[in-house]
Amino acid sequence: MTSETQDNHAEGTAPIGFGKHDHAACVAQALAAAEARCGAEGLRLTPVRRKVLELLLREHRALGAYAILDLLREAGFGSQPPVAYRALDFLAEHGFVHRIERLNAFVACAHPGESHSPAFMICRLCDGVAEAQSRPARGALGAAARAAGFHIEKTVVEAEGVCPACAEKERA
Amino acid sequence: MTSETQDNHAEGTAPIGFGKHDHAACVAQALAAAEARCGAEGLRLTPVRRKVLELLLREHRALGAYAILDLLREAGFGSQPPVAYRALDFLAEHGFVHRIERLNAFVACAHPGESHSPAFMICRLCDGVAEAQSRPARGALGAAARAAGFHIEKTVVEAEGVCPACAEKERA
DNA sequence: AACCTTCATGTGATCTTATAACATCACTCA
DNA sequence: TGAGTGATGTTATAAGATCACATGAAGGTT
Repeated sequence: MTSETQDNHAEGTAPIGFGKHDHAACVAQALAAAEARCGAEGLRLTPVRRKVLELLLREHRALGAYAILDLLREAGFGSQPPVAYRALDFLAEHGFVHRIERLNAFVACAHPGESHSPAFMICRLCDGVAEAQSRPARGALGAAARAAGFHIEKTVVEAEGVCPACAEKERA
Repeated sequence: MTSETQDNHAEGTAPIGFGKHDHAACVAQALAAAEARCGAEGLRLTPVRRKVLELLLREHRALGAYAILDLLREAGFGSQPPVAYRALDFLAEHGFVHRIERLNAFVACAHPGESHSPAFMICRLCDGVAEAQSRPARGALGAAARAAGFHIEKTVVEAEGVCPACAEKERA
């Protein structure tokens, strides 16, 4: 995998969260918030970790570990898989990024700070990812778990479909 | 990956759906039902496909593609990855098996016939998998999707936790 | 029967994703 | 100064998935 990977199927730049926003500010703010929280909680936001978070915030879409690794290499960091995976493990463990199982990829958390069990909407045309909230344990799943005596610790909720931008292009 | 793979972390044989049942009958019945439906719909339940379904029904837990491939080899079928993946693609496409994203593995469908968007409970201790129903598009996720203009085509819902049997062992 | 088409299977090669194992380095604190 | 701890770098390899191409079986024409 080279830095070409995780390309959108479509041409242009990155898909969105879905919807426009002031991206530079959003990145800077999220990084500052992460630093603040790490300071407060005694977590070590080391250079690699910070860089990975920054890359994911900048791209604003899901990136595979190897795509991240390519970007790390370009930035002068170690270039072997564990470098990326370790940083991602740290960031995911503390909620700064989320793993998208469906894509074997990672996105920066869109609602940092707030405790949440996230749900994702994944566009099958552009691989854009938007984050929403879910409470799956509240509904039918929760009832089934209680009935079965299963103790839920974490849930993965990922919806695949078509984002508004791609739906628009399709019609054209 | 050898046939040792997809081992339970615990010792004994297979974990369950969760809960006991007459397994031989359940396998036979599910196979018969699959054959009937394929006949009715003009689908070709070829030997490999049938074998893969049978293996998954017998094991009654999630198996990785390579574990299935090992079992296929033992049964005298081709032993290259595409053999397993093609059979799994067919079975998944028609709802006879489900892919568990979290485990990169597959389970036989527990509610064949019924149209469903399945949800899974995955025990992190024994890798046992139980299937439940979910209607994620009904709740918070559906609302978020509508608000964002995202069109949901399919959802993945997987809960990780501890099954009753493993919880019992833990306490001991 | 001979032919063609279609779909399924077999096989080799390769690609992508993820982890194991071990050496080194840096910081803290006794 | 010298543990002890946690982070990083690097090699190697495991595990999961797909591509490309050849072969083969089943059904339908002519």
